[in-house]
Amino acid sequence: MTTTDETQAARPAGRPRSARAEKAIIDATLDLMGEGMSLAELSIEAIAARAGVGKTTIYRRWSNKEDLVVDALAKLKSPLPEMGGRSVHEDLIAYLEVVRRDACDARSRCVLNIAMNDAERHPRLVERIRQATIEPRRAAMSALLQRGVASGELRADLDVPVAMATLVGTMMWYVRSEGLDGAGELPHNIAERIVDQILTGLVSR
Amino acid sequence: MTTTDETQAARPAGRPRSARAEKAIIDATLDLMGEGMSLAELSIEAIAARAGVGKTTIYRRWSNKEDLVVDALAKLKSPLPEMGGRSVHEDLIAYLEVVRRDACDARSRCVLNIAMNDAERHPRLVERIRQATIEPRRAAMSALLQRGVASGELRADLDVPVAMATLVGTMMWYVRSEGLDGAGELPHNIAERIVDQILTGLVSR
DNA sequence: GCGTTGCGAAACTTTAGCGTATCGAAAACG
DNA sequence: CGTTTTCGATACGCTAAAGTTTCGCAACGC
Repeated sequence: MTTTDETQAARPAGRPRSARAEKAIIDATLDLMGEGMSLAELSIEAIAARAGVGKTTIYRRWSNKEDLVVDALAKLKSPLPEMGGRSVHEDLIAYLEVVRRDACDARSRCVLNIAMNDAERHPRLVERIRQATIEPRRAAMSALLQRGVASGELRADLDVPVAMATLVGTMMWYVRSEGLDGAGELPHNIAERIVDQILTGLVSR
Repeated sequence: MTTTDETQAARPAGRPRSARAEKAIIDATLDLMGEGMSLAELSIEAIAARAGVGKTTIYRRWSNKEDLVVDALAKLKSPLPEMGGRSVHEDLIAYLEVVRRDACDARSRCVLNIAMNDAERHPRLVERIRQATIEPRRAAMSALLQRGVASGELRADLDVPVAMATLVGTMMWYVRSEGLDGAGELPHNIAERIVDQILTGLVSR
């Protein structure tokens, strides 16, 4: 390839750093984490080998493993679903559909893996992840449910924290238990079915 | 202590193996896994240190780490909740209460941790765990829901797999997100609140 | 008491990863 | 061109842990 240039802001002499190599390193990091490696198991050598890159190229950019992981996770911008739907019902389906896709995607899964598994060993890193990724989603979901309560679409005495756990937890658990692996064989309308049944309730009437 | 005997089936010469040491090893293994260690991170040396035992004593009994973990998990007999309640509603609360307690207990948590995290690396081990621990619970829950459908307590068109994921997934997710650590600060009646809201549904009527 | 086997502690060897340094080649600049 | 910097590759010394062996002592049957 002939494209190896990067920025043209300043003009440092010499050969510019390869953006290709940088992307390969980030990708390899996310791939390995997505395959279930914890932060402790993740090794710079494995990343370098996976990326087809010398270790020097990694250490020239990041001084240690944690910095690299922070940057890699930052590249994983998971777009919040747009919630401009007509009804809360439809917005919930759209939201859960994003949850389903993330839960099936190895790349996205590693965020939760780290947040759940490495909380005690890397509290600062986990806190950064929580603030950047998890909290906005929780806030969006909470706002959506409260919108439903205000509009009368949802019951007035709704227990919002429990309802959030119900909606998200159902999808997460369902994917884990039924849709075995990345190549999911889930029903295509699973988000709709989950939302319908949760909103309606399980009891006969 | 004076009790160091084990079995009296055969009669191998020499000093008998200490049952106390064996139990200490198993306990240390379960404790460390309960603290969040994955199979890969778990080290024989850490187990020996925690158990107050020489590494020799471990290697004399188990030839490798996986064998030890299999034996340790086998010792974790998780009693299924008795479901002799009057209503499906009450049985569901009893069931979810057990789920809550297990989710908060470090010992029980490690079963799920391994089942979820090490599925790709140790498929045989995970499959054994699934058959021995997870599958009976799934079957019990499925039977309970179907009983509810048959009795008319639950809607006739109930999507049982989704309903199972809803009930269990809600509790698991709620504990993970709210009841931060082992020393939970969850509301005492959380199982009841979850079941009530799920059975009734979220919509206003 | 004697032989046998288990015990915990410690020393040993091997393996794996870290972080650094060095190498020739390559890619930019003047 | 020559200079500068990065590239991938490889080698190095270092540390931590794995797994094995050794050792002196303890607990059993005979």
